[in-house]
Amino acid sequence: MSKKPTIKDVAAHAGVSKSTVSLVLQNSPLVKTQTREAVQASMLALNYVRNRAAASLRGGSTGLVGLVINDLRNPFFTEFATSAQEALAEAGFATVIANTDENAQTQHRVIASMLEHEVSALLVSPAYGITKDTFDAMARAGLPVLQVLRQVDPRAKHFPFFSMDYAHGSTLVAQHLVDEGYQKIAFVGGIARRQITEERLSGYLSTMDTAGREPTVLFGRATRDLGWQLADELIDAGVDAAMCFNDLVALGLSAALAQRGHRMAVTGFDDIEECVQVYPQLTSVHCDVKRFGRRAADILLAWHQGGEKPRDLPRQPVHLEVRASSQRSSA
Amino acid sequence: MSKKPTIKDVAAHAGVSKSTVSLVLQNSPLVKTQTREAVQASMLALNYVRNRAAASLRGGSTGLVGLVINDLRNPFFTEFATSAQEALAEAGFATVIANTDENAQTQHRVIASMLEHEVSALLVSPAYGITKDTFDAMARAGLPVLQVLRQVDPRAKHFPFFSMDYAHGSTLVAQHLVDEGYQKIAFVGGIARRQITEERLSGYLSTMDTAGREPTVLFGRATRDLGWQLADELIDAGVDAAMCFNDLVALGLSAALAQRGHRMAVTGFDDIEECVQVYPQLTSVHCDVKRFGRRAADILLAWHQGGEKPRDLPRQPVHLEVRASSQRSSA
DNA sequence: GCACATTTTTGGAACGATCCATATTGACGG
DNA sequence: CCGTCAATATGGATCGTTCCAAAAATGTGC
Repeated sequence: MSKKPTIKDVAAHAGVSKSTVSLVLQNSPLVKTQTREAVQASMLALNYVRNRAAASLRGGSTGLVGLVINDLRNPFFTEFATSAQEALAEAGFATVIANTDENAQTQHRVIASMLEHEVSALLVSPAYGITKDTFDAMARAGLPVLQVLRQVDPRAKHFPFFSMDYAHGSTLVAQHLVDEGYQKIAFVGGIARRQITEERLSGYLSTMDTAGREPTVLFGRATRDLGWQLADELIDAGVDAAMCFNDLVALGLSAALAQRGHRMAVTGFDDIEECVQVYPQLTSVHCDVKRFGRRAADILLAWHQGGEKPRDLPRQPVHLEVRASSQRSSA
Repeated sequence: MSKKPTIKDVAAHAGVSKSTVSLVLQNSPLVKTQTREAVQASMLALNYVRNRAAASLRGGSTGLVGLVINDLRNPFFTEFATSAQEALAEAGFATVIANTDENAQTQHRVIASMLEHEVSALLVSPAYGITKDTFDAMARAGLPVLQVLRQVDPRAKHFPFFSMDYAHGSTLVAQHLVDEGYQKIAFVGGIARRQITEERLSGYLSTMDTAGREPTVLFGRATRDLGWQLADELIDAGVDAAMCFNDLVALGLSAALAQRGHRMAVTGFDDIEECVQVYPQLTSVHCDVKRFGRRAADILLAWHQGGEKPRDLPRQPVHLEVRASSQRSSA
């Protein structure tokens, strides 16, 4: 009643030594099944709760994995976080999810805090503006750090990077729009000169080039609001197809177009679930985030357990989902 | 180079005792400013990282707060999580966010894990089907547990509950729809006989009663997909206004109606950001989640620090945002 | 310059689990 | 019935911090 029970109490209750209890906690094969069961019964009887702090202090890992996300408002990232967490939980790891809102300072604080709490590994989708300090801190901690989705800074080269084949996706969309016969195709959203923008832009630019079209690019932070705001500008420019940086931009634009009663082809990128539950349904590059999240977790855990830093991770393939938003009216 | 530095190393470097270093770490007012600065300089010089596990083992708190969410895919919850996390971070707490996906078993595992990691407090939006075991485990741990947004089970009565004035919001919407002159008003979404559903339904039912209308209620798990699926049924039933359980249902329904070219008033609940970036813009009950998240965090922290369990928390007020989706066509 | 209060600093004993080297048990062949 | 080997079980030292009581340094009034 008074204090929380410790392994000592469990040991006394089960009539064994605390070392044995410790072994049971670690699922060690060294204890006889019979003993193990007795100990487990005692733990249950006493409502024993393992103290991870003590465990990690002496030796083992905390069983915590940090997950640093820069935009929890984007369904793509929540989906990613959710599936990574699932995979980690199955492997017995608890996940600390933190949102940085694309703020380098917040990110530094968050990562520092995770290091203090001795996470066993880190999964980071770095925020823009991440500083050397942050990288140094992670490097010094000497734990597996996997960068996902964005490689923000060349200084980060020594952390492995796992992402999807955005360049190919970009080509697929651009070619599709050309094939459908659109004349003035614009690229909308993304922050200039960042790696992920370059990738998603690359296929567009090369396809425009091949097709002999003049590219039109409007940059901006990829939110629903951006698409919503840029509608007029696109209409005025005579654009008849907008290839958006991601689904959020596309959905915002699509809504704005509907409000104005203007018809224009719109495509997204990521293929979040919402794409099929809007009108018109949104053509997008399907990225299978669920699978991606699980694989990222697996890679990280393999590294954590095997000790071998992964090399040259392959890009996860993507494919195009053509839907009504980009098809010529049947009228 | 070899090992991570400890307070002992810092103490040696700064020429003080480890107790002093410890005091500096805790921002104790007992150390002279001069000493404090010298110690901090040494910490920086050695790249010292505090070991929270050891700290919490001896005495202090872990500085971790657990945040248990049941649907991270719902923007409402991510917004809540984000703002709560912000407030907690400002108070120096790290947040462990976990998603349960409305699964009681997952939730139990997640909470058990948080207790093992000795979170200092818990913010829980309980999943349906939560068991007595889970409540017992939390109660035994003897830490502040604040239930938010849902009170799922009468057994949970001894944990304080903080939510918004959903019943009032429900009345506002229903009355608005009656005032606009809609004839057949249906309520769509929510799982039957759950407290939150009852609350959001209450104003609808009483208003229908007063207005002498027959209520029509379609239950279901409140997702975008539900609205999308139920469109035909509502149209066939001759419904001319759908009061939805939340924004997701409303948005799904709205999209399905657009696709069918059918006009029907639609209202949501929560007022997520997306409501103004869709066509037609969605009438909804504005709940100010940002403020709610911060307040929930504040209440929890006050409890954690003051030791006084909060009593009779007031419902946070809500108001109606009337937009195009529920207004009579100007045509 | 002394007595006394106040401010700072300090060793050493915890905290609860894990690891290691060592002890105990049991099984089996001779 | 003993020796040997494998399978299990055990004390005690240990991890890095905080807390406590008590020591040292500093300040104050006469």
